[in-house]
Amino acid sequence: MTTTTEENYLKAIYHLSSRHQKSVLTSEIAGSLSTTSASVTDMLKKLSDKNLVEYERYKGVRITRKGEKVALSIIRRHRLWEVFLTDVLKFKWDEVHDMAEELEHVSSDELVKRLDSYLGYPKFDPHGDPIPDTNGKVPANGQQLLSEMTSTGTYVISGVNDHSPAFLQFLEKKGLVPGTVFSIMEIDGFDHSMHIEFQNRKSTYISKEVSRNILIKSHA
Amino acid sequence: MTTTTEENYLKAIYHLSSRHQKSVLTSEIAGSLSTTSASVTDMLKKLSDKNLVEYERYKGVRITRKGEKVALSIIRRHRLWEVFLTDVLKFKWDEVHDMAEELEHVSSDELVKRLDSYLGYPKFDPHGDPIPDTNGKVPANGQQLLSEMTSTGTYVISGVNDHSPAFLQFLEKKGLVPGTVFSIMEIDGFDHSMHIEFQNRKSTYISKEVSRNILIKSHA
DNA sequence: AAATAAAATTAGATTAGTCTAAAATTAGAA
DNA sequence: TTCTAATTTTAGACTAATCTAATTTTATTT
Ligand SMILES: [Mn+2]
Ligand SMILES: [Mn+2]
Ligand SMILES: [Mn+2]
Ligand SMILES: [Mn+2]
Repeated sequence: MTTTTEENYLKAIYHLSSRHQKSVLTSEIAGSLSTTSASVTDMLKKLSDKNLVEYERYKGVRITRKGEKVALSIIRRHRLWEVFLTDVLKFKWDEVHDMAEELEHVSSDELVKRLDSYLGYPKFDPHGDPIPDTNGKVPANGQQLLSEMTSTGTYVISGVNDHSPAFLQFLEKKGLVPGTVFSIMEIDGFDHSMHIEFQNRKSTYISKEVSRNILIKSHA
Repeated sequence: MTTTTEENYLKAIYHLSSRHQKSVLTSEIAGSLSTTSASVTDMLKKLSDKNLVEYERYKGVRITRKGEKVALSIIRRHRLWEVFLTDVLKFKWDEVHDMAEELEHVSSDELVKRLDSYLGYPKFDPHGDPIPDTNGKVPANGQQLLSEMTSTGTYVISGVNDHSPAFLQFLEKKGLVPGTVFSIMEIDGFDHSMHIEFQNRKSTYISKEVSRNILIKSHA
């Protein structure tokens, strides 16, 4: 029905859509998939013919309900496989993304269903991203960006926005993995760097570059 | 390095090679992959350029040691995934082949290694086929074709040669699954049909069509 | 040893996905 | 509002994999 390439385009368009309300631009997609605008234009026509996106020449593209359903099903598979790789095969959270990029295209619905059941119906993947259910509903997670916090308070790390191994390994080294509880002690007025303290009283500094890629929830 | 298509050709050539000593013919490969001889000829040139097969125009093809290593690594992945699907996700043995056909092309070696370890280093897949090790060594299994038996005796079913769901479901219905112990009571001289008896004294008849697709070992 | 049949290869197209370079359109600055 | 710059689309080409139809080679009969 949809090829691996089409699926990757839909996933990219879906993710880019969730970053703003406007139509997704050709160049955004090209950047996100490391391809050329010319290739993207070709594919947008193809996806439009299949009613997976609404495309208007020079105006960018919006994903349709039908396209969104496909994207969410691929994202569901991706995140379930990531849970499998970390929880069952004991991979580290910075090692699983590329394998999941391949596994997400394995097409059997029954396989995904059984995998979900075997994993105990997880709601979030190892990076704190929510796993859409079979109907494409994404569990609400009350996550906020650490960089958006303006006052002191105690929080728990729930996920990340940058999934690159380099960033994940950096967080690991700093002790900033999902589940970690910490308090914001001070936010610098000039560069928005944060002074945070862990429960064991140790503390560290975080640049805005880092805080804008960390997702948090307030700590009970 | 190798595309999914190239991997499927190598697997087919490897399997066909093991059926006879001679070179594998273009038409055999075309038949096995449900494609045309013209397409096969094109691919044989490509595989030959990569030193994965030795190809001589009009003379058929032999797989090289290098090509065999690739084929065995794909077969290893296929069979390990089949074990995962039956043992872990509880699929039936007639349901797993098509999923394994997709999963076998997921490229991470580390994934296969961890899967193998998680499954407890199985030596055979759910259909009784041996799982090659990392070095491409195939465990000897002392299997024989049921149709080759010429005298009475007691045996245990260890595998099958026909992996189609239809055949596997037929075997299931007849109670002829791997592990089943039975005795050959009589072999008909005319059509080679066999009268066999199970350990519980129940008995049934098996046509040559069926017995030539059942693998057995002698029972201790 | 021809003639014929079977098998394999080549020739020429097609589709999916990609690219570079040129042309068209839109948006921003003067 | 007109000019310029950035973005986007088209045009044309390429690779991988496939097909049909025509040609060539090999094998089998007469
Ligand atoms: Mn991922
Ligand atoms: Mn993830
Ligand atoms: Mn199989
Ligand atoms: Mn098998």
